Amino acid sequence: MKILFHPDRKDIQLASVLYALSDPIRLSIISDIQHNGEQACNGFNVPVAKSTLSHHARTLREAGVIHTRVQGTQRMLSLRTEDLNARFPGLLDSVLRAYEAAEQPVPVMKAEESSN
Amino acid sequence: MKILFHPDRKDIQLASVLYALSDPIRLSIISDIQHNGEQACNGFNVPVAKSTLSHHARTLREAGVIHTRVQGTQRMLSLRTEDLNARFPGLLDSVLRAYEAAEQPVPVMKAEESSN
DNA sequence: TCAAATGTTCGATGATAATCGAAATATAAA
DNA sequence: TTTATATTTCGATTATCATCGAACATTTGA
Repeated sequence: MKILFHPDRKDIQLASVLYALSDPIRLSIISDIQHNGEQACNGFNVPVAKSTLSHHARTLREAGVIHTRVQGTQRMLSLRTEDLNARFPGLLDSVLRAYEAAEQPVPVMKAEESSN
Repeated sequence: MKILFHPDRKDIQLASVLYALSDPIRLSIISDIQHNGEQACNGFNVPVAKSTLSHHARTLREAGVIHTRVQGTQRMLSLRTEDLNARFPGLLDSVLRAYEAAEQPVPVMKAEESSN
């Protein structure tokens, strides 16, 4: 089983985190995790192919925004809240709050359209 | 004289702002402005060609992060602090603080190397 | 052992971005 | 009016990214 790379707290880079958070799909993923706790990939309601979702999850993980835990066939994603707060105080909160406050919080998708 | 596009406060998008801030050069620009106030482009000590700096300034302006005021042959850049605070409370501060706290605040460049 | 469920990796594609130097533009200054 | 200053635009190059479907891998469950 592959070992998943997660940067150490001290190696988390501001620019990389901001980049990881600069995509609407990825913002919706972290917002979902914050609201509903640790989530498997198949729990996210995002309008992209699963390979694309996998790519976004990797981007967030390698930037240090999320942690991925393997559980059976699933990958459980959680926010690295403590690490991010320690490294960049207030950043994650302000981003999540800004995202919630925005007009269209989640890239919505009708259930019927969802097919992967 | 060209009119420079600046998005209205309400049209400033979170993802676009995060993207604009996800580049080390652009981070150093906004940090410089915060410390030293309104700056002309030629005041920034960044290791890129002037055409590239112009590109970064445009990216920041079009995302709504900075305001560009024409003064003679210069473009005076300032932070849209009020607009950003109103729209995304705490975001700009946390980013600037995180940038200051980071090990290598500014993409440094010895004076002798600077040549455009 | 076989099949289903869940993700990842691969290869391709189209889009966007960072970068440069050269040329163009606009203003100020001589 | 000519020249210098400050910056933008242009065209080209190279790199990265978001996306997809297909193939692959891993683990669980029948």
